Amino acid sequence: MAEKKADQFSAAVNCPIRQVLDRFGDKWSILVVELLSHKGRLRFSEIGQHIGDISQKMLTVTLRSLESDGLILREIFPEIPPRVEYELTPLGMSLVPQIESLTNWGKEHLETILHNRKTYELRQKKKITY
Amino acid sequence: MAEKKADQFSAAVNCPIRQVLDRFGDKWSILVVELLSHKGRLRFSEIGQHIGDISQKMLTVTLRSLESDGLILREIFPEIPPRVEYELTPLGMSLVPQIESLTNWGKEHLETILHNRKTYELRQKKKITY
DNA sequence: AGCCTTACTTACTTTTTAGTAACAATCGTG
DNA sequence: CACGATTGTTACTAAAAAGTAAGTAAGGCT
Repeated sequence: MAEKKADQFSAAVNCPIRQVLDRFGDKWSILVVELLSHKGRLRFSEIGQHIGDISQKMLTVTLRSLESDGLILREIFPEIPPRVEYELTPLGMSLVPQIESLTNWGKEHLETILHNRKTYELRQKKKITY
Repeated sequence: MAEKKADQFSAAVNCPIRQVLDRFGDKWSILVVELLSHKGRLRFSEIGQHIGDISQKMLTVTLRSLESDGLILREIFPEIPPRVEYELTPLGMSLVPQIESLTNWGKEHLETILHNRKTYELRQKKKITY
């Protein structure tokens, strides 16, 4: 099935959804954007504390790629101990409404989804045990 | 840094964004929803052909989890060779606008992002080679 | 009898992603 | 002169996601 040529429609191999997902489908990027959109400007350690369970390494990686894409700005203060602050750029801010709209959908429907999953499990068990 | 307690704000450990990402951050789910929203009702092999580079296994896995969540409906026709058709449920359809809005953001800004990445790379090289 | 079709399933391998823990840099402080 | 503070980096490991290829079912066709 692989190797087939995709058509001109949206699921095609190089469509923009896939590029967006490739970039933001990771575990932390969207979370960091969301956080900065609420808090404005934060330093490295503050972001880590707010998220709560991100490792230093992943925080660095995530911030670097967001910076590289131009979604956040990184400002270094030449002090000791070092201080580095991050904030959204206008481009980063332009992503926020989209994230919020996804989040709102989640808030609205996740309960239903969880319920559906349970129902589905039960249906499966019945069929197998039968 | 891990093990910290997250606060009441949006980046907290169990916030809805994370649940949405955990579920739809995979490679194919959103793509299948998008495809079905454009094409209506498709059988297994048609979905595979439209996407172009998904393996049978991943298509099955993706369709199962979408079905389990109640986003798509699966109808089996007891024929030989077998025919199975998939279509969005109302819940699945309710996700479509959110996906489209993300996609549109991508279409609008991906060029800028690609450009930013190149610029960033150059800046890094300069600093290192200097 | 053997091959075709479709929609899977299974076992196994590869690739990607993320986590862990130790170390670096640097200055002020005790 | 070791220690703490902060923002990293690095090497290594673990876990998750995805890919590959073979097999299954069941009846129709030749």
